[in-house]
Amino acid sequence: MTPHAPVLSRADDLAHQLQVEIVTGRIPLGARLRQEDLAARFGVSRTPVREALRQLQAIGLVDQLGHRGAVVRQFSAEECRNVYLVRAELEGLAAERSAGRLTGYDKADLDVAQALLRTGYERHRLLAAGDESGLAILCEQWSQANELFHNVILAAASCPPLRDTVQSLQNAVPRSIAWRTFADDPDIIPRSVADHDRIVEALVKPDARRARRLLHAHVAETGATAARWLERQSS
Amino acid sequence: MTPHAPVLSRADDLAHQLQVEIVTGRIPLGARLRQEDLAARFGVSRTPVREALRQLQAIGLVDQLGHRGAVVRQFSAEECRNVYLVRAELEGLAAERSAGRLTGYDKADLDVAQALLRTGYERHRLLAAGDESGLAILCEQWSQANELFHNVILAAASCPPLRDTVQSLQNAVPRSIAWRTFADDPDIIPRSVADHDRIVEALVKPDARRARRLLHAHVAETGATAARWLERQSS
DNA sequence: CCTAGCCAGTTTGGATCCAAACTGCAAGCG
DNA sequence: CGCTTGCAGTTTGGATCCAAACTGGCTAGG
Repeated sequence: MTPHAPVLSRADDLAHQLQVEIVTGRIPLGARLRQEDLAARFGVSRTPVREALRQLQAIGLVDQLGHRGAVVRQFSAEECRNVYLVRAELEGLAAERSAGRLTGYDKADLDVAQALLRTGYERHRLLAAGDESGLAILCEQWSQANELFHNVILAAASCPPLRDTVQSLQNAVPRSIAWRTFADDPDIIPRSVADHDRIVEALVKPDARRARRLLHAHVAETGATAARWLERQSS
Repeated sequence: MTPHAPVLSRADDLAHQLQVEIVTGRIPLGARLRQEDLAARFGVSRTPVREALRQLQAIGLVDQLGHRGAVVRQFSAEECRNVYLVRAELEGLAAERSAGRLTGYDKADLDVAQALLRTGYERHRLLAAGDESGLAILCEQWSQANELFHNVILAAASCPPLRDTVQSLQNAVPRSIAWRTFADDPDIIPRSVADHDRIVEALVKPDARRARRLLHAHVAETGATAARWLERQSS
């Protein structure tokens, strides 16, 4: 028997599902979340919905406007830049710590992520022009593969607060934004893959300083691209 | 009229009050939080209490054990070390960014913090041996002054996610732990003040690289001290 | 003597109910 | 003609209610 099993309640479940939907863009930024609707959709009463919304509020994903409901937080280009600034710093630290510490299993995961990114890019060439849904699927796969790559390094750093902090920052900028930048300029992918290759090289050598510098630059560049995309959108 | 005022509800209020009490140690680590008790204490029903607990759960301050209530999270020396590792990195970044950017107002705040730390240390010498309550008050003042110093630099970095992230990390390790280390070895204070002096010097010069290095080292050292204290406690 | 199972008491999780606050619109007033 | 004010409808915030799950102690059986 597990003595301290942190049983997850319906509220936790709802919070997680909503978080996924928001972060993946299925619930768009700025959308209003009505308690009654959510309760009906998930087949529960408003009580667990409210608790779930409180959790999302606490991690900054939604704003609760008193008596006016909750809305999904919007993100400006400026905020995006700032979030990636912090991420770059922390992922750089993670790279430095995980350099030379990757197990064979970790290394295999990195290779899988790279392979997924590469084959996804190849398949992109075969995509019919204007195939929006196909492109969307590819972008989702890219996003996941990319996330896998970054998370393996984070995990290898063996520092839970570091991993948790970066993940909460990842959630702060909905992945839907990353997708859009992919869809907007798919040539980001091969550049990203090349960056990753260099990072892996530094990680296994190991050259901790170089790994840090490279991952820092890579994340910073990703953030700058996303911010530029957001700026073009708003204009 | 403010069109989008994020009205704060009773749940927000409760969450904040509980957070303060936990972080300051008035509610000890590992304490069990019963909804009914909290409701009675704050004169509300259990509903807002539950929502507040959900928020604290989301930011990692408490664990909700299904049907068994919520308990204040415990922290090991290892976790403490890891949290300070991340803080050191981020505060170093904040120092680098805020170097040369301090307004006269910011600088004055830093001076106030330093003066508070210094006079508090002087008063410590006049303290009767065994005056536990007097020492506790001093430690609280030190803790606040120290926090002020660090927060001014964070604010001057003009990067909300950076500030928010560090603050959530500050909350991850209850200040009560920092107090205890102060109480345990008050000579930490003059060393800390000396560190601060050098940091301020680098900030106003400005020498961004040096400011980063110094603040990073300062936070890391603080964390190491806290972790050592925790280890002694557990043994 | 130790373990399994049962029962009462307690505490939480979720549903429902009611009052208060916000929204939008329309009518009244300057 | 524009601005304020009042009113109906909607939605949330908080309280209360009930069922389900956990805790601890006690008893019966091996």
